[in-house]
Amino acid sequence: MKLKDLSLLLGLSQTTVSRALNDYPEVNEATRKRVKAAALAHNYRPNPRAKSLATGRSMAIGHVIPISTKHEIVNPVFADFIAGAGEVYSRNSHDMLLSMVPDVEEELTYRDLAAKASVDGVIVHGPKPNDSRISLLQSLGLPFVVHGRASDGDTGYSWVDVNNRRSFERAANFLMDLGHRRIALINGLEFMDFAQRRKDGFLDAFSQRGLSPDPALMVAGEMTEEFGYRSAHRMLAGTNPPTAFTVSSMIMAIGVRRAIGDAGKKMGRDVSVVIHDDALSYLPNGADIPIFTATKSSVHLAGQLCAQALLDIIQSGDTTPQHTLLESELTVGESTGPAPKGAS
Amino acid sequence: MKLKDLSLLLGLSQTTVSRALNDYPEVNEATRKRVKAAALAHNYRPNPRAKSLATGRSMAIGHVIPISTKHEIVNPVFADFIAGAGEVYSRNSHDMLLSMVPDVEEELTYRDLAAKASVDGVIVHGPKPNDSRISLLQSLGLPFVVHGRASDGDTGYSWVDVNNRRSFERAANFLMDLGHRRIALINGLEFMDFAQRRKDGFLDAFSQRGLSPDPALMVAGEMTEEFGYRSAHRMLAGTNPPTAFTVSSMIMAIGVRRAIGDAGKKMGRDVSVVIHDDALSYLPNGADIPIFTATKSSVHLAGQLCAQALLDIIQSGDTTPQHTLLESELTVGESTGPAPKGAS
DNA sequence: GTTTCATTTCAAAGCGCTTTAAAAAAAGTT
DNA sequence: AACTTTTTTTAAAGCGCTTTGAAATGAAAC
Repeated sequence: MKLKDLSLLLGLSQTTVSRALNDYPEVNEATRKRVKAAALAHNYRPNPRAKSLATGRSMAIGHVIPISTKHEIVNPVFADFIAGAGEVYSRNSHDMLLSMVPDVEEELTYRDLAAKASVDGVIVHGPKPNDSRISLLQSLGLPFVVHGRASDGDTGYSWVDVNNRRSFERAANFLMDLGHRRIALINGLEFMDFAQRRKDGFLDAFSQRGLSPDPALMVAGEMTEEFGYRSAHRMLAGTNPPTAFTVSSMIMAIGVRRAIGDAGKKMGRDVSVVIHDDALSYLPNGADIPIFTATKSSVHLAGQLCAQALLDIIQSGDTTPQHTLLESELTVGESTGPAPKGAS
Repeated sequence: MKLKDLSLLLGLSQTTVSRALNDYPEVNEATRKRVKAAALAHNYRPNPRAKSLATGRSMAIGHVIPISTKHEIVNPVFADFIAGAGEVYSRNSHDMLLSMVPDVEEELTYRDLAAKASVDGVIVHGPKPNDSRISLLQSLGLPFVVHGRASDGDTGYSWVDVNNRRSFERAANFLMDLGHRRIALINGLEFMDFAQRRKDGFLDAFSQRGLSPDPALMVAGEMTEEFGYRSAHRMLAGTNPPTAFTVSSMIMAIGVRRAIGDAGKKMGRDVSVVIHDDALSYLPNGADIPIFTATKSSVHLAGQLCAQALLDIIQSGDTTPQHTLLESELTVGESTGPAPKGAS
């Protein structure tokens, strides 16, 4: 059933039928009713590609995920983010086009998407300081929203981000209020913008008290359980082990917890841990009482917000940048307690 | 730069240019060279939607992910699978269309995809016994490959699956060989096909020795850390606790490990654990020596295989079902050891 | 030097929709 | 009743590509 068939069937022109279905004002209300009823009855669905060709709009949003030619891991946060964004697209009858491309081809992919208008906009994932994608997309004129920010500037484009700096400042301060001073930071790779900001926040907390952290207790690496374990294991085995950890993700924290256990210590009593919790659906932070004390911010929600912001921009054509800074919620769980007596 | 421009530029007809670029035989080799060089020089990229409208093929593959109207979690396996599939699409210049739809609209989504040929084929995720999507897709004539199988029949369609039954049979047998008899099964929800098969394999191992497992030690639930923890915690606190666990995922096993620690026991010495490891990139099973003894099968690879199988089917037009049964690899880690003396 | 046949090129139609510009119908004015 | 204005409908062009059927070209055959 195509438009032509439907119009023949109704004894109307394609023009009128098309307009009736797309809610153009210049069509008689009675006619519109009739057309819509017929469309429904005959289960008519416009061909999106024909529509797209005619309008120049694709009704699709692109997500370009670079596949590192190196070993880099698939971002575990990805699934929940995408799910959030996808819900919004779905509700607004947009498609989501996912491109997994080798990182060297990333720029080319964006150029193609823009040149052929395969998508009406894109979401930029995992921004790095001075991210070249941002200027590229600006020059291409392709609407986009960044999940996160690029440290060098956050005014010229739209983004949705968590206040990572403040989160880690609060985390560190919370531990200091409990008497901890030897606090470790187990962070994600610091060429990622969010990791950089978390480190800054961590440092802020120290400098606010005229202190400075032990550089030996600050590490950054891939956000795996394994890295969390190794880092914590090494630190705990040192001569002057930390009494507390701030950890950049639940998954790394699981490794930290394992290391604490292996060291014969008890989390929350001997060693405190504060994590940043992305509220991943498959890694709930305990059911009733939180396992970890955490600064929590749902990445699923971030996905929804990014998607909605992008659709708004596309719809309105308004290019003034929109910024959404989410504040994380500090929830106290069982993983923190006062610093053990006698610890430096 | 569109086809018309290019043809004008070359002093050729659109027909010839189009044919030259698409490697039709009826074009002079010299002309083809000239055309291709010009296309490259002017960075010509055919508009996919126009192409698609003309050919009827979309060069896109659909993945329909139902969003449960209930609380169901986002599948953590999803990201790695998608990444694997995406790589293959990308290499074959196909797009991936991801639809997150409320589960009640799932069928409608498939109908739409088929009716409008928005995609050339789809991957079916998470099949359930008697999965209605399979017959629906068959009747729609939309090519598809299932990741997993539907228990009621696995001959009439193409699938890529892990030998789940055999994996859990081996896991249980491995534990029995170590002297364990009170072995628990912590499984995913058993309306999922894979979970059903794992249970079957688990039972097989027992019946092979004329034994049967304690039903109290067999649970199924959402595959979260939390569920693993609770289940193990409860069992270990019982009067006749298990000496070993078989666990359906790394994430649940992390919960099991926590419960073992909380119970003051040591994994690998007091309590053994065998898991199924999907080889998720962000949850490596240890670096040098595996933490968990595991039946391992990469879901990333499964994604690649599904994608490739589907592209092959689409390309060849051959509808005879293809089956790929992956055998998992049993790797012995530190989480297993002989059954403690005196345990029943 | 025609005729035949294979090779190469082209004009035009078509994919299914939107949209411009114009026509037809209905409603208001004098 | 004749004219103007507004409302409603339509024919046709266009989006950028492929493909059909026909035409031009060149080589081979007579």
